[in-house]
Amino acid sequence: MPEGHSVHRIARQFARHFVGRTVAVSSPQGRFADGAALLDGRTMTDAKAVGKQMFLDFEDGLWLRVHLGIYGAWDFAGSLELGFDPTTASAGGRMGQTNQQGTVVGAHEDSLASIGAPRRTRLRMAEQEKVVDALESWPPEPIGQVRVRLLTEDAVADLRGPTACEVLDDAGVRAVLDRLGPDPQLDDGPEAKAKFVERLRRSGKAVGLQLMDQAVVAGIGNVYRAEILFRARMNPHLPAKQVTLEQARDLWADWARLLEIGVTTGQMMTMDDLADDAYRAALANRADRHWVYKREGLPCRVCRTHIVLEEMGNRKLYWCPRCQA
DNA sequence: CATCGATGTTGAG
DNA sequence: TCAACCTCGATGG
Repeated sequence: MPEGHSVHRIARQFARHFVGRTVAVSSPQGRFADGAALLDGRTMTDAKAVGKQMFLDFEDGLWLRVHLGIYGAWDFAGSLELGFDPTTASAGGRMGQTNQQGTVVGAHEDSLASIGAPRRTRLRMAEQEKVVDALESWPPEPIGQVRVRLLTEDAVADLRGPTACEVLDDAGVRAVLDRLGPDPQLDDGPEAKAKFVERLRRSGKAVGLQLMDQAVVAGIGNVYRAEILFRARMNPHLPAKQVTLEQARDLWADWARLLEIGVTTGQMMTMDDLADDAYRAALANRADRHWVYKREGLPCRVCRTHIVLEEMGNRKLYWCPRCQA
């Protein structure tokens, strides 16, 4: 499932292709029929992400709140000429290559670029983004269990499998936001940093649990947790109140950096400090993208000690018992 | 083809 | 604390 970076990228797609437009809202699956009727025919006025939550603002103070949970996803389809292209903004000049269909794909398996591609395209935005169909009728038939379809004249977004999908008023949105910690994509200034540092360190719980608590910091998930802790050479079991001020500030800065890379590239690249050729190889090969995540039993990339897998907070935790002693 | 597991949260007990 | 949610790629037979 997407961590914070994916949700920001999805919100960006809505901002680009839906905000300012009248939207036909439906629930092909039927489970969101009432909510769809409330929103149908209104203009979308804003789209924003906070951590893993997304909020789409419609006329008259109505919001659609979506959380993808563990297997939710948005499928976008529309005209490529409108710029459905999550990789054009990617950094480092890592351009795409043309595949056998003439569709342009990125330097890795799950991205899309727009050069010379067919007129219509579709892409999935969850943990992966990729071409599903090159050409099809318009609008396309919903595939599978589509909870919500948002349709404009030239773009469509289908939502399936979300944990949360509901219509809220301003107060409802505020109530959700009040439960969330800071998100460095929204504010990476001193105030947000101080809030993170204070909330992280006020608990005696393990720092590995605190980083996953969305009230401490919004947007970190299981991959980024493991990687951030390794990058800090910090033991996941360290009680959060024993994390020094400087360490806590560094954790925040590193998360802000990794999140920015994720939002820009669409990749959970957590080994950004590699040389350029090694970086390219890491991007190309999913298994080589992380320091510890999903590397249990494999030698640590730094000290060759076997990476450990254990449960923490009902999730798999990966770490190096030597580097993170 | 069947089964498993996942980048997550909620709410029952 | 743990099952439910309800999707789909990866894995195994």
